[in-house]
Amino acid sequence: MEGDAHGANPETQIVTPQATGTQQGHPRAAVVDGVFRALSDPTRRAVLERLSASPASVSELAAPYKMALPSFVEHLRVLERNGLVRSRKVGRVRTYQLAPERLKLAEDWLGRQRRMWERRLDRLDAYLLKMKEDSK
Amino acid sequence: MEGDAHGANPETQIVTPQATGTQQGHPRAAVVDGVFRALSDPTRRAVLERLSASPASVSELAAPYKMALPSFVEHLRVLERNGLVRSRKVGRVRTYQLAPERLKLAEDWLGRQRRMWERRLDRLDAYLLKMKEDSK
DNA sequence: ATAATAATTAGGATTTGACCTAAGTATTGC
DNA sequence: GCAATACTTAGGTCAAATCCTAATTATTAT
Repeated sequence: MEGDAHGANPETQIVTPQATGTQQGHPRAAVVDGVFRALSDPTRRAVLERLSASPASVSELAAPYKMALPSFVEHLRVLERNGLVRSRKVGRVRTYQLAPERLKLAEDWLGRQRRMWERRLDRLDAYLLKMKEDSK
Repeated sequence: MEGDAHGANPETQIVTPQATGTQQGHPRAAVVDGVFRALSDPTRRAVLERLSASPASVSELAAPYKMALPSFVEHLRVLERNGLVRSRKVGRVRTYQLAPERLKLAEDWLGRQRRMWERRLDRLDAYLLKMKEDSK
């Protein structure tokens, strides 16, 4: 079986997020995949929203949901595996906090995308304007 | 049990994705789900990038990929079902173009998230500053 | 009319995702 | 020590996602 080295000691163990690849260039596609995938579930987005107010324990985070705890915890694992949150266990309580760096990857992709299509609209605009001028 | 196999979130109401399209305020979670889900595949993101240059036919879009055509076309369907592209068939050629409105939903969510997170940092900052002042 | 092109339909195989219940392990409070 | 608390592990169901090949339909070119 494959996966992150979770097995050794879950205590205070921070799951190693995937490497981002190039620091200043575009991140590896697989990382962006994971971020968008993690954001595609309403429970997970709601958890991120909750965590942007303050860190919280597993049971605090789970409280609003009728979902069984193991199912909910799996959502937390998805968020952590994809680097959107970090967690630390102290005693029997695991506390989660937001890790906003990876959200930036999603924002960046969308920003690039927006710039590209806006540039295209500009070109189209210029073209249409020229057509209009030429037809006078 | 009626069609609710996965609907554990209190807010999740299944609505036809198209129905909730253009709307002020926060869109239905399911629509945002679909947008992020559509963006979580590298092939689909690449198609969107390609389309931000200009509209293109199915075979033009498929050309760079070694994937079988029916598999590729399914990606196009996912994009269209989630409102990220539109298509039109003329003769035997179907042409796709970008539909950027839905991308804005993703941007908006990320923007709100960032604002929340930054507001929190500000509060923390103010708090720490106050501690420092008080300790003088 | 026939052949080539563009896309679609039909029907799998396999994997991943999102839930569940039941039982287990540490930690902490009394 | 014993019970409650806070997760964690194990194992299972069911649906959806992602790929495939083969065959088909519709359109255009020769």
